[in-house]
Amino acid sequence: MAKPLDKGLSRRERQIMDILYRRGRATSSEVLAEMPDPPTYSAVRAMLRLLEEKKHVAHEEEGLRYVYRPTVSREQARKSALKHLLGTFFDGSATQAVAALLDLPDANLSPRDLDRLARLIDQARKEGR
Amino acid sequence: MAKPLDKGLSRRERQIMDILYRRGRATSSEVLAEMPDPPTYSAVRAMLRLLEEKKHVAHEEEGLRYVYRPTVSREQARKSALKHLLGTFFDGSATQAVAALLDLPDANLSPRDLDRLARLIDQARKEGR
DNA sequence: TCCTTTATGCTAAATTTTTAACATATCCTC
DNA sequence: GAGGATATGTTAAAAATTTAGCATAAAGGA
Repeated sequence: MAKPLDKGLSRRERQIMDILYRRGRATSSEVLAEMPDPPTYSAVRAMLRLLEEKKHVAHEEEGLRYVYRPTVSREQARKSALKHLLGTFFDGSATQAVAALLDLPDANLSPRDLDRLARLIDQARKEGR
Repeated sequence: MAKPLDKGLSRRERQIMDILYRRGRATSSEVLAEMPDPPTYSAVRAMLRLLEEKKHVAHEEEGLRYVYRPTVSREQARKSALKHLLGTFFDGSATQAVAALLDLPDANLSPRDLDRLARLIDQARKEGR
């Protein structure tokens, strides 16, 4: 029913997928430009082809070059990632996760953001009644 | 200054680290028991030894067997994971991430949880004034 | 005590991942 | 229309990961 494809990606493959999710879509050179420990251009292309074979990405031709994007929507991937994160680091507790987000220095929450969050929670309270 | 060790873990290594973070500590057999696509016991032990060599885990002898745990604290690992998640899937926006958590079905937020979150946000507002 | 069970240590092999290198096609500019 | 820049296709080799298998030690029960 689900995808028995998902045996897990290799280190490089995951790096590439992360870049694609961050940017939405990208050419081989763009991916290369953002890789840590950048490998060769050739290596990146080869891996993109592999990822395509495994159905993790798809490409469109745009003029001469290929533009790749993940096949699974960002939203769906987000959900999986969140679930996994909750399970691994927060005992499955979304509350704990939100708490951690609130004092993550890099979160950089402005007063306006906090207002918005407060509203979101109010809304959830009403809906979840 | 930081750790130049972190070139990234392989697929299996990451699976193992995830399990260790989920459980806090575990023996080889316990790790094995939770592995997807379970490899052999021998393979798990070998990888734990590798991870130890790379300083990602440490072990204590407990009677006859070794109990492994991550060397980086769960809290610190959490933060890295959150940062990475924000960057990859939420354009760096903690607000977006919280919003996603709020309507994640698996989050299972009770009214009490929501109250608690509302309080956390109030608090953040005061502090961040 | 002896045997079974449950551990770890270690090494070499199998497999997968990652890379390099060469071949070919298109576009653009002079 | 020739040359250069920028693409992709493909294959085989190199490197890294993952695995199996054998050797050994400690603990516990018959």
